Amino acid sequence: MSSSPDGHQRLLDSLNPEQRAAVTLPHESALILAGAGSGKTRVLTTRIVWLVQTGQVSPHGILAVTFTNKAAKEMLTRISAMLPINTRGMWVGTFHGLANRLLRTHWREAGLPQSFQILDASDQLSAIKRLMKAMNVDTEKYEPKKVQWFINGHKEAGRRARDAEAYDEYSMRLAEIYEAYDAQCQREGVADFPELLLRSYELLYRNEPLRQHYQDRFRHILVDEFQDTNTLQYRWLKLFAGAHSVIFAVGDDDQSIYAFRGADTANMAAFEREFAHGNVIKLEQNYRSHGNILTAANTLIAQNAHRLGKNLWTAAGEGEPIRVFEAYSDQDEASFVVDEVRNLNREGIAYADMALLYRSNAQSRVLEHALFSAGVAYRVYGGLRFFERQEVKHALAYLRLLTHPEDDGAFLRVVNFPTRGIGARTLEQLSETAARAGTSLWQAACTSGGKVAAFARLIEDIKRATADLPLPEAIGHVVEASGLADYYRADKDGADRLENLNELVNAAALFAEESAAEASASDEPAPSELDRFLAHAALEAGEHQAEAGRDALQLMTVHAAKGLEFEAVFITGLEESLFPHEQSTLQGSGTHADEGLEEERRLMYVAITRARRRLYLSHAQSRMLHGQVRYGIASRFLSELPEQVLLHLNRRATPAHVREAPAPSPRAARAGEDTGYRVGQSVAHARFGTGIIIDFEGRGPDARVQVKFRDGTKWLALAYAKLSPA
DNA sequence: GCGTGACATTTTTTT
DNA sequence: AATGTCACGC
Repeated sequence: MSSSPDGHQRLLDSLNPEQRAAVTLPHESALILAGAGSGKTRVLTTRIVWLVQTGQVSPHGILAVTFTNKAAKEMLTRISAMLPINTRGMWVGTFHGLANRLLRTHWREAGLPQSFQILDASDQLSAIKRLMKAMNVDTEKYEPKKVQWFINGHKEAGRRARDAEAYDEYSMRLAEIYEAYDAQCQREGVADFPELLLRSYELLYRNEPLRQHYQDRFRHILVDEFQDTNTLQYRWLKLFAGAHSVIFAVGDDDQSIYAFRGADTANMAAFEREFAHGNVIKLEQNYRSHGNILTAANTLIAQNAHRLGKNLWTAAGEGEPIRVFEAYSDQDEASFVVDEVRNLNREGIAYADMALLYRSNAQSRVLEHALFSAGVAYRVYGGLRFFERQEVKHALAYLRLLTHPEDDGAFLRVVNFPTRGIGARTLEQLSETAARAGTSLWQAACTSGGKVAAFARLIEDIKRATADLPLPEAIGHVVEASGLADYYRADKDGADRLENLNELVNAAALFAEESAAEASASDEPAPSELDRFLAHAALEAGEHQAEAGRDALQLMTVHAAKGLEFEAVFITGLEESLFPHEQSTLQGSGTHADEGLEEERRLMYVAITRARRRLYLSHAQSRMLHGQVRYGIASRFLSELPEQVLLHLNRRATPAHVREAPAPSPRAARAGEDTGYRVGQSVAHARFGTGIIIDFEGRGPDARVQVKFRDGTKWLALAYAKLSPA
């Protein structure tokens, strides 16, 4: 029915003219500049459905790329809701997921073992540390993190070690490490994240028949969040497109918040030049937020100098003003949020439709504490992901060893966990043996004796025992036989970890269920279920779906909030050096001085545009940071918002004399409210007599005032000194 | 070889 | 504050 002309019409009916133009674009590449809340995903998915329904392309010829698994899933769900045919032939996924798919299919041509393993960021870091140790590199001079940054930066720019620019001794050494690192990965049959992309890029680049095949196949390539592509990803897309395919790129330069990891908005300009040829459609009507919120967002982002230019508008009314709250402390801020959140809930807004946003993960702690004490259900996104937990990584390392014994990283992770009396000395010797023979640690272990041999036998036993088991049972067996379960059972704090290991078995069961249909229907040679599960674990970090049904307040970083929307949004911690983050304003690595700050401003723009109806902005005068109290001043972003859309909330009524004072500094104004004292006030002290307050600092129990007495000035802690108004 | 505790270090965002 | 690293003693 939906393939009838009526179906097409209905498909397009609810779109505005710009959206419809984008969806029904002829066979040409185009850049869709889609502002926040302008129906970006809708346009993308409808475009795919329209292309298929009008018979311009079969599902087989579609390649749709996103950045997050969530976005990919969302896209598939929407497509299958509109298209009552199977979407299996389509390639829809993240860059990394699709790269992985390609490499699994053509592992031989790509020069990888069939069971190659994927290193996540922390696996990669430990591999680098291990390598540097073996190379005798001074880790003081070359920090492993910096090395990782160096390697990934080059890979994401499409450069191998030999292409890395190295002028001085330092960077030449880095390039050497890079080269040795790649060699180590190759030897061990593992690939880090950027390697997936680079390797698949090189595969197509060098293998003409294969390139031809995929270029012929994917006539329509659609890219979501195009502003987030890095150099390599853009080249990857170009390679897939070849000379005849059409790229439909949707993006918003104002929402580019991943430049810090290589994303380059210059790709948008390049794409317009190389593919779209001026074929640009702007989606500027926002269907999400009320007017005041958009006004704030527009005004803020207008202060960025480097933009393609775009202004959102809405047909909805102005709506409510944006509420700004200045708290005394982070705890005060948290309790304000708790109060407001409960009020909103009483007014009928579900907790799940409210978001609590912050710049960095560490800030969630205080908020969580307050919410917990108040009994408000909440859910924290991000932070430690399921597949990144140590017990889970241990279990996965055992599994990796079963399918791919050359994986030295996995070997070292579990060879002595739980402890088996195999210490540093033994491993050193084993490493030497392996290096001399040019083999993996595993192979060396198989030919040695003692405890190491016992470990090798254990792995072999497990391998035999699990060979014919379905994946979930196999994992259950590994957890028991490896001794992990016993270890955590004996640990008094191990209950949670045990539970997570159980959860891992469940995750495997779920995975097996979901992927069974896909795999059997696929035309490609399928890797083993275990290999696919391990890749899944590495690529998908594990958004725990649990508790999805519960109505819970949503806590997340601003980065994590991109693409989401909520009825009410709280943006907390709006203080200088926190948001904008000081690191971002310092780094001048880019092409212009304000690059870091502009990215922070885009981040703020993203945060603001998450809100549909209500937006709260809060900052605190003092905050616990790195174990000590820090005093912060309000974020510059607050003063970049138009005053007329703001409503300043205060806990207590501001005393008249303070309110009327000509441009009182925030500090002075606050002193009056907080303590009952203010600068200029006369006070009496039991010992020093009467005096006048001339300055103050600190907050709450830390507050001190400087008082000018007859015999000199004194700093007095309000909590201790017995002062009274005079 | 292993566990403990002192000490230092580190604090952005993440596919 | 929290985590990792290191040195020490068993």
